[in-house]
Amino acid sequence: MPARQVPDIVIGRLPVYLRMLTHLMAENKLVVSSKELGQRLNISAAQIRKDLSYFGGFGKQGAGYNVASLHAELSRILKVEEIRSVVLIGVGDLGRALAHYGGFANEGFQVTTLLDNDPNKIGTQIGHLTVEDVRELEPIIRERGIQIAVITTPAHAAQGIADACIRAGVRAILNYAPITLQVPEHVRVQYTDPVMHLQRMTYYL
Amino acid sequence: MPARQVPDIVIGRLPVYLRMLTHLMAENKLVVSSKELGQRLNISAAQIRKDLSYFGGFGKQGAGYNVASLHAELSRILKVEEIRSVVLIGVGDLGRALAHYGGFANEGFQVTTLLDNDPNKIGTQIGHLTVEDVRELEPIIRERGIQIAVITTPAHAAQGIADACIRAGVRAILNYAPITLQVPEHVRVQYTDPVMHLQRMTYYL
DNA sequence: TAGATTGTTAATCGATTAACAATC
DNA sequence: TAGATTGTTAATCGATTAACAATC
Repeated sequence: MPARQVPDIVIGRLPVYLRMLTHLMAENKLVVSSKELGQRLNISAAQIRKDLSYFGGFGKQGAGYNVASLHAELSRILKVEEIRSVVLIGVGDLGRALAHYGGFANEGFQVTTLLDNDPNKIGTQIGHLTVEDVRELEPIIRERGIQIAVITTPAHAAQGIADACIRAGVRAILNYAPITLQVPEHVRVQYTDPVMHLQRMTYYL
Repeated sequence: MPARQVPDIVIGRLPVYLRMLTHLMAENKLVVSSKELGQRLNISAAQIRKDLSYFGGFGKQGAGYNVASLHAELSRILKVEEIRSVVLIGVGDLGRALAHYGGFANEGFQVTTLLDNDPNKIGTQIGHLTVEDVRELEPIIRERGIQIAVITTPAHAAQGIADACIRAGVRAILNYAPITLQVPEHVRVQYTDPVMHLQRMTYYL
Protein backbone atom coordinates (compact mmCIF):
# COMPACT_ATOMS: atom_id res chain seq x y z
CA MET A 1 0.00 0.00 0.00
CA PRO A 2 1.92 3.03 -1.29
CA ALA A 3 1.66 6.20 0.75
CA ARG A 4 0.83 8.25 -2.34
CA GLN A 5 0.35 7.69 -6.03
CA VAL A 6 3.62 6.37 -7.43
CA PRO A 7 4.43 7.12 -11.10
CA ASP A 8 4.52 4.05 -13.31
CA ILE A 9 7.96 5.00 -14.53
CA VAL A 10 9.22 4.64 -10.96
CA ILE A 11 7.59 1.21 -10.63
CA GLY A 12 9.38 0.25 -13.82
CA ARG A 13 12.78 0.92 -12.28
CA LEU A 14 12.18 -1.07 -9.11
CA PRO A 15 12.74 -4.47 -10.76
CA VAL A 16 16.06 -3.16 -12.06
CA TYR A 17 17.08 -2.17 -8.55
CA LEU A 18 15.90 -5.51 -7.24
CA ARG A 19 17.91 -7.43 -9.79
CA MET A 20 21.06 -5.51 -8.89
CA LEU A 21 20.48 -6.13 -5.19
CA THR A 22 20.18 -9.85 -5.88
CA HIS A 23 23.49 -9.60 -7.69
CA LEU A 24 25.10 -7.69 -4.80
CA MET A 25 23.86 -10.29 -2.31
CA ALA A 26 25.54 -12.99 -4.39
CA GLU A 27 28.72 -10.90 -4.13
CA ASN A 28 28.28 -10.84 -0.33
CA LYS A 29 28.08 -7.08 -0.33
CA LEU A 30 26.32 -5.91 2.84
CA VAL A 31 25.77 -2.22 2.16
CA VAL A 32 25.45 -0.10 -0.96
CA SER A 33 25.09 3.64 -1.49
CA SER A 34 22.78 5.31 -4.00
CA LYS A 35 25.94 6.54 -5.69
CA GLU A 36 27.32 3.06 -6.29
CA LEU A 37 23.93 1.67 -7.32
CA GLY A 38 23.63 4.53 -9.77
CA GLN A 39 27.02 3.90 -11.29
CA ARG A 40 26.26 0.24 -11.78
CA LEU A 41 22.86 0.91 -13.33
CA ASN A 42 23.54 4.11 -15.26
CA ILE A 43 20.96 5.95 -13.22
CA SER A 44 21.60 9.09 -11.16
CA ALA A 45 22.00 8.66 -7.42
CA ALA A 46 19.38 11.36 -6.84
CA GLN A 47 16.86 9.47 -8.90
CA ILE A 48 17.40 6.27 -6.97
CA ARG A 49 16.94 8.04 -3.65
CA LYS A 50 13.85 9.81 -4.92
CA ASP A 51 12.34 6.60 -6.28
CA LEU A 52 12.88 4.79 -2.99
CA SER A 53 11.52 7.70 -0.99
CA TYR A 54 8.07 7.10 -2.45
CA PHE A 55 7.91 4.03 -0.27
CA GLY A 56 9.80 5.10 2.82
CA GLY A 57 13.26 5.75 4.15
CA PHE A 58 15.26 2.58 3.78
CA GLY A 59 18.77 3.98 4.07
CA LYS A 60 21.07 5.23 6.78
CA GLN A 61 22.77 8.60 6.49
CA GLY A 62 26.47 8.34 6.05
CA ALA A 63 26.29 4.63 5.30
CA GLY A 64 23.86 3.79 2.51
CA TYR A 65 21.39 0.94 2.18
CA ASN A 66 21.56 -2.52 3.72
CA VAL A 67 21.54 -4.77 0.66
CA ALA A 68 19.51 -7.60 2.12
CA SER A 69 16.89 -5.45 3.76
CA LEU A 70 16.42 -3.21 0.72
CA HIS A 71 16.06 -6.38 -1.34
CA ALA A 72 13.35 -7.58 1.04
CA GLU A 73 11.54 -4.24 0.93
CA LEU A 74 11.50 -4.12 -2.86
CA SER A 75 10.31 -7.74 -3.07
CA ARG A 76 7.48 -6.83 -0.77
CA ILE A 77 6.59 -3.65 -2.68
CA LEU A 78 6.60 -5.48 -6.02
CA LYS A 79 4.67 -8.37 -4.49
CA VAL A 80 7.09 -10.98 -5.77
CA GLU A 81 7.59 -12.73 -2.45
CA GLU A 82 5.11 -15.47 -3.27
CA ILE A 83 5.17 -17.44 -6.49
CA ARG A 84 2.50 -16.52 -9.03
CA SER A 85 1.15 -18.87 -11.65
CA VAL A 86 1.64 -17.88 -15.26
CA VAL A 87 -0.19 -19.27 -18.31
CA LEU A 88 1.73 -19.35 -21.56
CA ILE A 89 -0.23 -19.45 -24.81
CA GLY A 90 1.50 -20.49 -28.03
CA VAL A 91 4.09 -23.23 -27.79
CA GLY A 92 6.32 -22.35 -30.74
CA ASP A 93 10.07 -21.93 -30.51
CA LEU A 94 9.78 -18.88 -28.30
CA GLY A 95 7.07 -20.33 -26.10
CA ARG A 96 9.14 -23.45 -25.64
CA ALA A 97 12.19 -21.36 -24.71
CA LEU A 98 10.19 -19.46 -22.11
CA ALA A 99 8.68 -22.66 -20.74
CA HIS A 100 12.21 -23.95 -20.16
CA TYR A 101 13.49 -20.65 -18.82
CA GLY A 102 15.14 -21.09 -15.44
CA GLY A 103 15.13 -17.41 -14.56
CA PHE A 104 11.54 -17.26 -13.26
CA ALA A 105 12.25 -19.35 -10.17
CA ASN A 106 13.07 -17.18 -7.14
CA GLU A 107 11.78 -14.10 -8.97
CA GLY A 108 8.12 -14.62 -8.18
CA PHE A 109 6.83 -16.55 -11.19
CA GLN A 110 6.20 -20.06 -12.38
CA VAL A 111 4.78 -21.13 -15.71
CA THR A 112 2.16 -23.66 -14.69
CA THR A 113 0.03 -23.92 -17.83
CA LEU A 114 0.89 -24.31 -21.51
CA LEU A 115 -1.77 -23.90 -24.19
CA ASP A 116 -1.73 -24.34 -27.96
CA ASN A 117 -4.20 -24.93 -30.76
CA ASP A 118 -2.10 -27.47 -32.67
CA PRO A 119 -3.43 -31.05 -32.23
CA ASN A 120 0.10 -32.33 -32.75
CA LYS A 121 1.32 -30.35 -29.75
CA ILE A 122 -1.64 -30.81 -27.43
CA GLY A 123 -0.90 -33.63 -24.99
CA THR A 124 2.88 -33.49 -25.47
CA GLN A 125 5.24 -32.87 -22.56
CA ILE A 126 7.46 -29.82 -22.26
CA GLY A 127 9.61 -30.05 -19.20
CA HIS A 128 7.21 -31.38 -16.59
CA LEU A 129 4.14 -29.72 -18.13
CA THR A 130 1.64 -31.09 -20.62
CA VAL A 131 0.43 -28.84 -23.43
CA GLU A 132 -3.33 -28.34 -23.14
CA ASP A 133 -5.98 -27.34 -25.66
CA VAL A 134 -6.38 -23.60 -26.09
CA ARG A 135 -10.13 -24.14 -26.48
CA GLU A 136 -10.11 -24.86 -22.74
CA LEU A 137 -8.40 -21.55 -22.02
CA GLU A 138 -11.19 -19.84 -20.13
CA PRO A 139 -12.19 -22.63 -17.74
CA ILE A 140 -8.54 -23.54 -17.08
CA ILE A 141 -7.53 -19.97 -16.22
CA ARG A 142 -10.62 -19.50 -14.09
CA GLU A 143 -10.27 -22.73 -12.16
CA ARG A 144 -6.59 -22.21 -11.51
CA GLY A 145 -7.08 -18.55 -10.62
CA ILE A 146 -4.30 -17.43 -12.96
CA GLN A 147 -3.79 -13.67 -13.20
CA ILE A 148 -0.79 -13.49 -15.53
CA ALA A 149 -0.59 -14.53 -19.19
CA VAL A 150 2.33 -14.69 -21.59
CA ILE A 151 1.25 -14.56 -25.22
CA THR A 152 3.61 -16.14 -27.74
CA THR A 153 1.15 -16.80 -30.54
CA PRO A 154 1.32 -15.40 -34.06
CA ALA A 155 0.18 -11.79 -34.35
CA HIS A 156 -3.18 -12.60 -35.93
CA ALA A 157 -4.25 -14.72 -32.95
CA ALA A 158 -3.00 -12.49 -30.15
CA GLN A 159 -5.96 -10.12 -29.73
CA GLY A 160 -8.49 -12.95 -29.52
CA ILE A 161 -6.34 -14.81 -27.01
CA ALA A 162 -5.94 -11.65 -24.95
CA ASP A 163 -9.70 -11.09 -24.94
CA ALA A 164 -10.32 -14.63 -23.75
CA CYS A 165 -7.66 -14.37 -21.06
CA ILE A 166 -9.18 -11.16 -19.77
CA ARG A 167 -12.66 -12.65 -19.69
CA ALA A 168 -11.22 -15.47 -17.59
CA GLY A 169 -9.68 -13.08 -15.07
CA VAL A 170 -6.17 -12.31 -16.29
CA ARG A 171 -4.97 -8.85 -15.25
CA ALA A 172 -1.40 -8.77 -16.56
CA ILE A 173 -0.24 -9.74 -20.04
CA LEU A 174 3.27 -10.07 -21.36
CA ASN A 175 2.81 -9.94 -25.11
CA TYR A 176 5.48 -11.26 -27.48
CA ALA A 177 3.24 -11.04 -30.53
CA PRO A 178 4.08 -8.07 -32.78
CA ILE A 179 0.81 -6.22 -32.32
CA THR A 180 -0.59 -3.55 -30.02
CA LEU A 181 -3.39 -5.03 -27.89
CA GLN A 182 -6.65 -3.34 -26.99
CA VAL A 183 -7.42 -4.05 -23.35
CA PRO A 184 -9.65 -2.54 -20.67
CA GLU A 185 -8.16 -0.14 -18.14
CA HIS A 186 -7.77 -2.62 -15.33
CA VAL A 187 -5.46 -4.86 -17.38
CA ARG A 188 -1.71 -4.16 -17.65
CA VAL A 189 0.23 -5.08 -20.77
CA GLN A 190 3.95 -5.22 -21.39
CA TYR A 191 5.36 -5.63 -24.87
CA THR A 192 8.50 -7.22 -26.11
CA ASP A 193 9.35 -7.40 -29.78
CA PRO A 194 12.92 -7.78 -31.03
CA VAL A 195 12.13 -5.93 -34.25
CA MET A 196 10.91 -2.87 -32.33
CA HIS A 197 14.04 -2.85 -30.21
CA LEU A 198 16.36 -3.21 -33.18
CA GLN A 199 14.59 -0.59 -35.28
CA ARG A 200 14.82 1.82 -32.41
CA MET A 201 18.60 1.53 -32.47
CA THR A 202 19.30 1.58 -36.19
CA TYR A 203 18.19 5.19 -36.32
CA TYR A 204 21.44 6.03 -34.54
CA LEU A 205 23.75 3.89 -36.69
CA MET B 1 19.36 13.53 -41.36
CA PRO B 2 16.92 14.95 -38.83
CA ALA B 3 16.27 18.67 -39.02
CA ARG B 4 16.79 19.09 -35.28
CA GLN B 5 17.62 16.94 -32.30
CA VAL B 6 14.85 14.38 -31.97
CA PRO B 7 14.11 13.02 -28.46
CA ASP B 8 14.89 9.34 -28.06
CA ILE B 9 11.39 8.72 -26.75
CA VAL B 10 10.04 9.88 -30.10
CA ILE B 11 12.41 7.55 -31.97
CA GLY B 12 11.10 4.76 -29.78
CA ARG B 13 7.55 5.28 -31.02
CA LEU B 14 8.40 5.32 -34.71
CA PRO B 15 8.75 1.52 -35.00
CA VAL B 16 5.31 1.17 -33.44
CA TYR B 17 3.87 3.50 -36.05
CA LEU B 18 5.73 1.63 -38.77
CA ARG B 19 4.39 -1.71 -37.63
CA MET B 20 0.82 -0.40 -37.67
CA LEU B 21 1.32 1.04 -41.15
CA THR B 22 2.53 -2.35 -42.36
CA HIS B 23 -0.63 -3.81 -40.88
CA LEU B 24 -2.81 -1.18 -42.56
CA MET B 25 -1.15 -1.83 -45.91
CA ALA B 26 -2.01 -5.51 -45.54
CA GLU B 27 -5.62 -4.38 -44.95
CA ASN B 28 -5.42 -2.36 -48.19
CA LYS B 29 -6.11 0.85 -46.31
CA LEU B 30 -4.89 3.79 -48.38
CA VAL B 31 -5.18 6.67 -45.95
CA VAL B 32 -5.19 7.00 -42.18
CA SER B 33 -5.70 9.94 -39.84
CA SER B 34 -3.70 10.66 -36.69
CA LYS B 35 -6.94 10.12 -34.83
CA GLU B 36 -7.42 6.59 -36.11
CA LEU B 37 -3.76 5.70 -35.67
CA GLY B 38 -3.97 6.96 -32.12
CA GLN B 39 -7.03 4.88 -31.32
CA ARG B 40 -5.39 1.76 -32.66
CA LEU B 41 -2.17 2.36 -30.76
CA ASN B 42 -3.46 3.94 -27.55
CA ILE B 43 -1.52 7.09 -28.25
CA SER B 44 -3.01 10.58 -28.53
CA ALA B 45 -3.51 11.97 -32.02
CA ALA B 46 -1.65 15.14 -31.02
CA GLN B 47 1.37 13.14 -30.00
CA ILE B 48 1.49 11.28 -33.29
CA ARG B 49 1.31 14.50 -35.27
CA LYS B 50 3.96 16.09 -33.10
CA ASP B 51 6.27 13.08 -33.40
CA LEU B 52 5.98 13.06 -37.19
CA SER B 53 6.47 16.81 -37.40
CA TYR B 54 10.06 16.41 -36.20
CA PHE B 55 10.81 14.95 -39.61
CA GLY B 56 8.53 16.92 -41.88
CA GLY B 57 4.94 17.29 -42.93
CA PHE B 58 3.77 13.98 -44.30
CA GLY B 59 0.02 14.45 -44.11
CA LYS B 60 -2.67 16.28 -45.99
CA GLN B 61 -5.09 18.58 -44.21
CA GLY B 62 -8.60 17.28 -44.18
CA ALA B 63 -7.50 13.83 -45.34
CA GLY B 64 -4.78 12.34 -43.17
CA TYR B 65 -1.69 10.36 -44.13
CA ASN B 66 -1.14 8.20 -47.16
CA VAL B 67 -0.39 4.81 -45.62
CA ALA B 68 2.16 3.63 -48.17
CA SER B 69 4.10 6.85 -48.34
CA LEU B 70 4.22 7.35 -44.58
CA HIS B 71 5.43 3.77 -44.33
CA ALA B 72 8.18 4.57 -46.81
CA GLU B 73 9.16 7.75 -44.96
CA LEU B 74 9.41 5.99 -41.60
CA SER B 75 11.42 3.14 -43.12
CA ARG B 76 13.82 5.70 -44.48
CA ILE B 77 14.04 7.64 -41.20
CA LEU B 78 14.67 4.45 -39.21
CA LYS B 79 17.14 3.24 -41.84
CA VAL B 80 15.47 -0.13 -42.18
CA GLU B 81 15.20 -0.08 -45.96
CA GLU B 82 18.30 -2.19 -46.42
CA ILE B 83 18.89 -5.44 -44.61
CA ARG B 84 21.42 -5.29 -41.77
CA SER B 85 23.47 -8.23 -40.58
CA VAL B 86 22.97 -9.30 -36.99
CA VAL B 87 25.27 -11.52 -34.91
CA LEU B 88 23.63 -13.65 -32.25
CA ILE B 89 25.77 -14.88 -29.36
CA GLY B 90 24.53 -17.74 -27.20
CA VAL B 91 22.65 -20.52 -28.92
CA GLY B 92 20.48 -21.76 -26.07
CA ASP B 93 16.73 -22.19 -26.31
CA LEU B 94 16.13 -18.48 -26.69
CA GLY B 95 18.97 -17.97 -29.15
CA ARG B 96 17.67 -20.85 -31.22
CA ALA B 97 14.17 -19.37 -31.20
CA LEU B 98 15.50 -16.01 -32.39
CA ALA B 99 17.63 -17.66 -35.06
CA HIS B 100 14.48 -19.28 -36.43
CA TYR B 101 12.37 -16.16 -36.05
CA GLY B 102 10.67 -15.27 -39.29
CA GLY B 103 9.76 -11.74 -38.23
CA PHE B 104 13.10 -10.13 -39.07
CA ALA B 105 12.71 -10.52 -42.82
CA ASN B 106 11.22 -7.40 -44.43
CA GLU B 107 11.86 -5.43 -41.25
CA GLY B 108 15.48 -4.62 -41.94
CA PHE B 109 17.37 -7.41 -40.20
CA GLN B 110 18.89 -10.79 -40.86
CA VAL B 111 20.71 -12.99 -38.39
CA THR B 112 23.81 -13.98 -40.36
CA THR B 113 26.13 -15.24 -37.63
CA LEU B 114 25.61 -17.58 -34.70
CA LEU B 115 28.26 -17.93 -31.99
CA ASP B 116 28.56 -20.16 -28.95
CA ASN B 117 31.27 -21.46 -26.64
CA ASP B 118 29.97 -25.02 -26.38
CA PRO B 119 32.07 -27.49 -28.43
CA ASN B 120 28.98 -29.65 -28.85
CA LYS B 121 27.14 -26.80 -30.55
CA ILE B 122 29.98 -25.35 -32.61
CA GLY B 123 29.77 -26.68 -36.14
CA THR B 124 26.12 -27.68 -35.92
CA GLN B 125 23.50 -26.28 -38.29
CA ILE B 126 20.60 -24.12 -37.18
CA GLY B 127 18.37 -23.33 -40.10
CA HIS B 128 20.86 -22.56 -42.85
CA LEU B 129 23.53 -21.21 -40.51
CA THR B 130 26.44 -22.99 -38.86
CA VAL B 131 27.24 -22.21 -35.23
CA GLU B 132 30.76 -20.75 -35.01
CA ASP B 133 33.25 -20.54 -32.15
CA VAL B 134 32.79 -17.53 -29.91
CA ARG B 135 36.57 -17.30 -29.60
CA GLU B 136 36.49 -16.06 -33.19
CA LEU B 137 34.00 -13.34 -32.30
CA GLU B 138 36.17 -10.31 -32.91
CA PRO B 139 37.66 -11.23 -36.29
CA ILE B 140 34.30 -12.52 -37.55
CA ILE B 141 32.41 -9.35 -36.61
CA ARG B 142 35.18 -7.16 -38.02
CA GLU B 143 35.48 -9.01 -41.31
CA ARG B 144 31.74 -9.10 -41.86
CA GLY B 145 31.28 -5.50 -40.80
CA ILE B 146 28.48 -6.37 -38.39
CA GLN B 147 27.12 -3.48 -36.35
CA ILE B 148 24.31 -5.19 -34.43
CA ALA B 149 24.60 -7.91 -31.78
CA VAL B 150 21.95 -9.90 -29.97
CA ILE B 151 23.20 -11.35 -26.69
CA THR B 152 21.43 -14.46 -25.44
CA THR B 153 24.16 -15.80 -23.17
CA PRO B 154 23.88 -16.42 -19.43
CA ALA B 155 24.16 -13.26 -17.33
CA HIS B 156 27.70 -13.93 -16.15
CA ALA B 157 29.05 -13.99 -19.72
CA ALA B 158 27.15 -11.04 -21.12
CA GLN B 159 29.41 -8.14 -20.13
CA GLY B 160 32.52 -9.82 -21.55
CA ILE B 161 30.73 -10.63 -24.78
CA ALA B 162 29.45 -7.07 -25.03
CA ASP B 163 32.97 -5.70 -24.51
CA ALA B 164 34.34 -7.94 -27.26
CA CYS B 165 31.52 -7.02 -29.64
CA ILE B 166 32.15 -3.33 -29.07
CA ARG B 167 35.89 -3.73 -29.66
CA ALA B 168 35.02 -5.38 -32.96
CA GLY B 169 32.80 -2.51 -34.08
CA VAL B 170 29.30 -3.30 -32.85
CA ARG B 171 27.25 -0.19 -32.13
CA ALA B 172 23.85 -1.59 -31.18
CA ILE B 173 23.18 -4.40 -28.71
CA LEU B 174 19.93 -6.15 -27.96
CA ASN B 175 20.57 -7.78 -24.60
CA TYR B 176 18.45 -10.69 -23.38
CA ALA B 177 20.77 -11.47 -20.48
CA PRO B 178 19.39 -10.29 -17.13
CA ILE B 179 22.09 -7.74 -16.39
CA THR B 180 22.69 -4.04 -16.99
CA LEU B 181 25.60 -3.58 -19.38
CA GLN B 182 28.32 -0.95 -19.12
CA VAL B 183 28.99 0.44 -22.57
CA PRO B 184 30.63 3.56 -24.02
CA GLU B 185 28.45 6.46 -25.12
CA HIS B 186 28.48 5.67 -28.81
CA VAL B 187 26.91 2.23 -28.28
CA ARG B 188 23.13 1.80 -27.94
CA VAL B 189 21.66 -0.96 -25.81
CA GLN B 190 18.12 -2.27 -25.58
CA TYR B 191 17.07 -4.65 -22.86
CA THR B 192 14.49 -7.34 -22.77
CA ASP B 193 13.93 -9.52 -19.73
CA PRO B 194 10.63 -11.28 -19.05
CA VAL B 195 11.19 -11.13 -15.29
CA MET B 196 11.51 -7.33 -15.38
CA HIS B 197 8.34 -7.03 -17.40
CA LEU B 198 6.38 -9.34 -15.14
CA GLN B 199 7.61 -7.76 -11.92
CA ARG B 200 6.63 -4.38 -13.24
CA MET B 201 3.04 -5.55 -13.57
CA THR B 202 2.59 -7.52 -10.36
CA TYR B 203 2.82 -4.28 -8.39
CA TYR B 204 -0.65 -3.48 -9.72
CA LEU B 205 -2.23 -6.87 -9.06
C1' DT C 1 34.40 14.40 15.91
C1' DA C 2 34.78 14.55 10.67
C1' DG C 3 33.22 12.45 6.61
C1' DA C 4 29.73 10.43 4.12
C1' DT C 5 25.26 9.81 2.58
C1' DT C 6 20.38 10.02 3.15
C1' DG C 7 15.64 12.06 2.34
C1' DT C 8 13.39 15.97 0.67
C1' DT C 9 12.55 20.45 -1.32
C1' DA C 10 12.80 23.59 -4.98
C1' DA C 11 14.51 24.46 -9.55
C1' DT C 12 15.11 22.79 -13.95
C1' DC C 13 14.25 20.29 -17.71
C1' DG C 14 11.55 17.78 -21.00
C1' DA C 15 7.33 15.62 -22.76
C1' DT C 16 2.43 15.75 -23.55
C1' DT C 17 -1.76 17.99 -24.52
C1' DA C 18 -4.93 21.48 -26.04
C1' DA C 19 -6.11 24.65 -29.23
C1' DC C 20 -6.51 26.65 -33.63
C1' DA C 21 -5.14 28.86 -38.03
C1' DA C 22 -4.16 26.95 -42.37
C1' DT C 23 -5.79 24.33 -45.99
C1' DC C 24 -6.95 20.10 -48.49
C1' DT D 1 -18.34 25.14 -50.41
C1' DA D 2 -18.41 22.72 -45.73
C1' DG D 3 -16.16 19.40 -43.12
C1' DA D 4 -12.16 17.29 -41.70
C1' DT D 5 -7.57 17.08 -40.37
C1' DT D 6 -2.94 18.67 -40.43
C1' DG D 7 1.24 21.12 -38.42
C1' DT D 8 2.55 24.10 -34.90
C1' DT D 9 2.45 27.07 -30.90
C1' DA D 10 1.69 27.87 -26.18
C1' DA D 11 0.11 25.93 -21.91
C1' DT D 12 0.20 22.22 -18.96
C1' DC D 13 1.85 18.47 -16.86
C1' DG D 14 5.28 15.37 -15.08
C1' DA D 15 10.01 13.70 -14.36
C1' DT D 16 14.78 14.59 -13.29
C1' DT D 17 18.35 16.98 -11.08
C1' DA D 18 20.70 19.93 -7.85
C1' DA D 19 21.30 21.29 -3.45
C1' DC D 20 21.52 20.87 1.37
C1' DA D 21 19.96 20.26 6.21
C1' DA D 22 19.74 16.29 8.96
C1' DT D 23 22.20 12.73 10.93
C1' DC D 24 24.52 8.23 11.07
